[in-house]
Amino acid sequence: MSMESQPESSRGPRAAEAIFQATLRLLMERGYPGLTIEGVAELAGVNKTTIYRWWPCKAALLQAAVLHARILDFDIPDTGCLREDLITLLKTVMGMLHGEDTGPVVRAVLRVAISEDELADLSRNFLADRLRREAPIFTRAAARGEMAPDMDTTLLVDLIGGAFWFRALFRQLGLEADFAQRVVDAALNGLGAGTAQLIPRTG
Amino acid sequence: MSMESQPESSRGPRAAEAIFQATLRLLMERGYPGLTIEGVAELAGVNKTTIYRWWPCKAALLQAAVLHARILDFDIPDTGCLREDLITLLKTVMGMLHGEDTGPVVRAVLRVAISEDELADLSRNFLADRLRREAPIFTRAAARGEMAPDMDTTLLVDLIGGAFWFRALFRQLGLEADFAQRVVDAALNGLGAGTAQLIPRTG
DNA sequence: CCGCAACGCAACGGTGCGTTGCAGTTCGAG
DNA sequence: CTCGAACTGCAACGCACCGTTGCGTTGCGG
Repeated sequence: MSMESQPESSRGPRAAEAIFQATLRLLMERGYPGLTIEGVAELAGVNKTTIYRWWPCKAALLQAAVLHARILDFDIPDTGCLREDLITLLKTVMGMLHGEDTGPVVRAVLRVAISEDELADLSRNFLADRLRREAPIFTRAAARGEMAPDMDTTLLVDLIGGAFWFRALFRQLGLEADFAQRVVDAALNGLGAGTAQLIPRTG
Repeated sequence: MSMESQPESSRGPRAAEAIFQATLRLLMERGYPGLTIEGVAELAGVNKTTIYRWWPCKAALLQAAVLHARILDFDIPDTGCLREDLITLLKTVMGMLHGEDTGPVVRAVLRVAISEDELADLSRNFLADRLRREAPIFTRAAARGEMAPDMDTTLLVDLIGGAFWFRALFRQLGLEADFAQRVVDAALNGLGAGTAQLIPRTG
């Protein structure tokens, strides 16, 4: 550990910053189909040959730009209540999708993620890392006795996150203001539970 | 209403069948990026001009092919039990994603659906229609007293379907054999409910 | 026989891809 | 300062596909 002060300085073109910036900007302004290597090169003031020397294809460039910009980072809430933590977390992600800057990036990344090839790894690793970072929420909740220690937290996250993404991306419904709390309550308490108490047994 | 016996005969090219078949086949074999108008034309034994005369772009052609082939149709289960109906329904959709023929089609359609433009309508309308067709499941369940008549069935479907699609497409995890029943149980009963009964109040 | 609708054909300009060869520049080590 | 390696710019190429155009052909019904 003597001359490793800048491990990233020799990894990438000199104008990497400008290239990443141009990539995300083009993605936000023109969408994924409008994101072209030649467009990025022109916007970054760089010859397209330079880009091709460092990234093999459009998807790889986008992946590098997204990871570098850390545009999809977020904080893990700690409100002292599992339900509040989950609602806050979901609202953060919702804001990410609807943000003027982050929205198009999120959509583009997820779209490429669906195609089996290309950025499948990015999506999988990204979500696995997120799940790892969300773990403290459940550790704390279990310590507070709010949930069983053996609860399937992955399934809980998939229920909440899945409902949100499904509705926002595929069904394309407007999300009401109380959507986050309704989803979290449904995932925690179930949609049929309240009814079972109202109508215990009819037969 | 005198000579309307074949309302579809004048809507589309003569070789529509071959074109649709070629479209889906190319989509399955080469994926969405490999699905080109010229490729479809060659495979269908048709000049590409013909295709452009009837469909403005690749997305429209894909939409027509998918709707025509009815490859994504499915039956609505009626087992006499809400839980079983939902599990059966989810398993049907799961089989659709993993089917050799239907899988690539589903992925392609959903991928295009994420992009705000293009096939956004297809996705929205398709899912809305599915939700409409799934309504009898809940009507019957409510009649049997299995659920409250005012339950948010859309949210229930989004929870179940969302968790599945999220895990299959984005997280790309293998789905265990009991996944369907675990998701349905979680959506109906909640993941925290069982715990709340075990640990009612600690403070 | 006529007219219409659909089709085939050939070619066009355009865009973006990904590559190549060569020459110029930057930068750090010695 | 010098030198070499790494990096870059530049110009051009072939390729695939896009979306369009004009014109001639086919086939069928009235």
